[in-house]
Amino acid sequence: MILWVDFETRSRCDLLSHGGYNYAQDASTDVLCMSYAFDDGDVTTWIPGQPFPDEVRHFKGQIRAHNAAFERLIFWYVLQINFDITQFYCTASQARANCAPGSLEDVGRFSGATMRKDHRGKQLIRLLSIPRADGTFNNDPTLMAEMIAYCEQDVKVMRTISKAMRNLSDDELRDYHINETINDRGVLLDRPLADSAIRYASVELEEIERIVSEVTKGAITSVRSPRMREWVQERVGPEALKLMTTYKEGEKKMSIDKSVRANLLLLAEENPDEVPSDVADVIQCADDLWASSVAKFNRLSQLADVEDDRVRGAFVFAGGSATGRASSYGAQVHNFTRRCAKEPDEVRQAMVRGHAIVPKFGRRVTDVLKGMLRPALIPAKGKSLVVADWNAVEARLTPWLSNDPRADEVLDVFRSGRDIYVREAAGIFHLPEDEITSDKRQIGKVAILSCGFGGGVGAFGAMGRNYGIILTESDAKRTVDAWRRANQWAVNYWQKLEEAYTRALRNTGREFSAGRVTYLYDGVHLWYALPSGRVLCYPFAKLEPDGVTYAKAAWKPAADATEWPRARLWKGLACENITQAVANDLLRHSLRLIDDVILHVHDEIVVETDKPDEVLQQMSDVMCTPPDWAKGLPLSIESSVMLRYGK
DNA sequence: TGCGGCGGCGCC
DNA sequence: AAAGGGCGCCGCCGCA
Repeated sequence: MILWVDFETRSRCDLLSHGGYNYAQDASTDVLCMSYAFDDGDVTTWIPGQPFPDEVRHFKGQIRAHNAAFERLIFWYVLQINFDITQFYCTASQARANCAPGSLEDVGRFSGATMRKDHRGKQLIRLLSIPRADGTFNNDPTLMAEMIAYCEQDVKVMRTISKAMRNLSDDELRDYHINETINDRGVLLDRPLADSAIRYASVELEEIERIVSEVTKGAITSVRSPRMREWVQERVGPEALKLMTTYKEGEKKMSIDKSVRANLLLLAEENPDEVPSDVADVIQCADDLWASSVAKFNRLSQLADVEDDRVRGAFVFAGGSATGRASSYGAQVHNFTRRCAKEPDEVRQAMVRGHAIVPKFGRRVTDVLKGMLRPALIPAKGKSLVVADWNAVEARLTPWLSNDPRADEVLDVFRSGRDIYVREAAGIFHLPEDEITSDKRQIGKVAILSCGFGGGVGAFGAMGRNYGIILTESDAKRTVDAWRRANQWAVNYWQKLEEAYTRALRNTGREFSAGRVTYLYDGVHLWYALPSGRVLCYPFAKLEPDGVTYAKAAWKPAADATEWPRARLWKGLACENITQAVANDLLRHSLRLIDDVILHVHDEIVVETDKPDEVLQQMSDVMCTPPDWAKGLPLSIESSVMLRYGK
C-alpha cells in the first residue's frame, strides 16, 4: 500500500535561506494541513486540532511525496512521527530519474498537459505560510480553505504523474535513501571562519564600490550592472571593442566576462589609447568583486544548523536529470573554487581574531577569502576528512564503453600505469613516448579532454585556451584529425551510437546496441540501458528530417513558450551522456559500500572519520574495484587525509 | 512587489 | 557541416 502525502506549513523561519532542516526544527514551524490518500483512494485532509489519523501515524508501507525530504522532516520534527527513512519515495526524484524536470508543476508542463503556469499556489504560500509585516500570521478561513484545496490537488497531480512514470528501480530507490542519509549527516561548517569572512568581504565590497563610484564620477554605482559594460564600451578603442565581441548562436554580443576582462587589462598595458587607465581601474574592480565569495559564505552560514553548525541537505538525488548525476543545492558544494589558501589555519586564525589580511602583491582580500571556502568545511573534533577521487575516470570509461578491441590499447595504458597524455601526444605527433616534451604532453591532455566526445576544432580551441595553448585554426584541425586517426575506436563508436539511436527511432519496440549500451524507442521516449542496468531516456524524442530532437528537462521554457524547449541529439552528446551517466553509476556503487560520506563531487568522495587510515584503505579497495557489470575497467584513485577540506 | 530574462561565475 | 555538456546561484533590471 502507498500513502501519498503533501504538507502545507507555516513558520517564522525562512525555508529558502535556512533550508528544510532548520525550517522543520524551528519552534515556530506548524503544519497548516496534510492532504493524503492511500493507493487510489480519495484524498482527504487533516488539520491541526483534529485527531491525527491513526492509519497514517502507524503506517508501515511506502510514503510517496514530492520532494519527500520535506515531508519526512515535518513528520519527524513537527509531528514527532518517526517513519523509517526507507519508507520514503520521492516522486521528484522519480521524475528526474526519468529525465523529466523535478518541480511538480514543470513535470506536467513537460509532459504536454498545459504550458500555463499557475501562480496562485505560490501566492497562497506568501499569504499564509510567511508572517506578515507585523509579525502575525494570516488565519483567514477563506484563504485557508483554498490552501487545503491546493494541497489536495497537489496530492492528486503527484499521484497521477508518479503512476504515469516508470517507477524507481530497487537500486535507484536505495541510492536515493543513501543520498538522504548523506543529506541528514551534513557537513560541519567552521562558522566563526565563515562569519568573519562575511565581515571582511563586506568591508572589501564597500571599498571596491567606492573606488568605482569615484573613478566613474558616480556614473556607475554597482560594478555588476550591465551599465558597467556600456560605460567601458563607450571609452575604449576599436581593438578593445573587438575583444569584447562574442557570438552566441550566430548573434553578435558584447561581453565583459572574465576572459574579455583579462584581454582588456593586457591591452591596457600595451596601449592606453585603447584602454585608458581609469577604464582599466574599473575593469580591475569588476574582476575583484565579481567572483567575490561573500554570498557563498553567507549562504553556508544561514544553512548551517543552528545547534551543531552542520550544513544539511546539500545533495539532490539525480539532480542532473540528463545523466542521473547528483546536483548540489543551497550551498552548492559542487562549485566551490578549487584554489585554496596555502596555510588555511593561519589565515583562519588571523581572520577570527580580526587581524588585517595581507594578500599577495596585486591581489585583493576577496582573493584570500575565496581560497578559504573549501577550508571552511571541517571534520568534527577528533575526526578527519578522507578525500578520494578517481583518476581520469571519463577518459577510461569512454574507451571501455565503446567495447571496441582497438580501445584496449588505451585501457592498457591505464592498466600499466603509463601516462595517458604522453601516449596521446605520441599518437598525435607520431613519435615514441620518450620523445614527448611537456609542451606536447599538454596538447595530448587537451586533445583527450576535448576530443573524446566528438568535439572538433572549436572544442579543442576553447579547451586549449583554458590550458594556455593557442594553436592556429589549421594546427588545431590537424591535431583533432590526428587524435581521431589515433583513436579510431572513438570515431567508430560515435558512428555506431548514431546508427543505433536512429534505427531505434525508426523501429519502435526493438533494441539496438552500440558499444555497451542499448537503445529502445517505446513510441514516446527514446530509452537507453547502461551496463549497470540503469535506464535513461531522451524524452519525447522525434526523428526529424535533420536529426533527432527531444524535450530537454534542464531548459526551462520562456514565459510565452507554447511547447517545452527541445534539443538536438548528436553522436557526441550521446557519447558524453553515457560516459557521465556511467561515471555516476560508479559513484553510486561506491556510496553503497562506504560509510560516513559527507560530500561527493561527481568523481570525488569525502568521508568524515576517526579512523582515517582504515578508511583510506577501504575507500581505495572499493573505488578501485569495478562493480560486477564493469569487469575489466581499470580504475585508480588519488586520496589524502585532511583537517580542512581542500584540493 | 514578484517574476523572469540575462549575463556572469564556478565546478566536474 | 559542425557542434562542450552537465549542473546551480548571484545580482541587476525591466515588466506587469
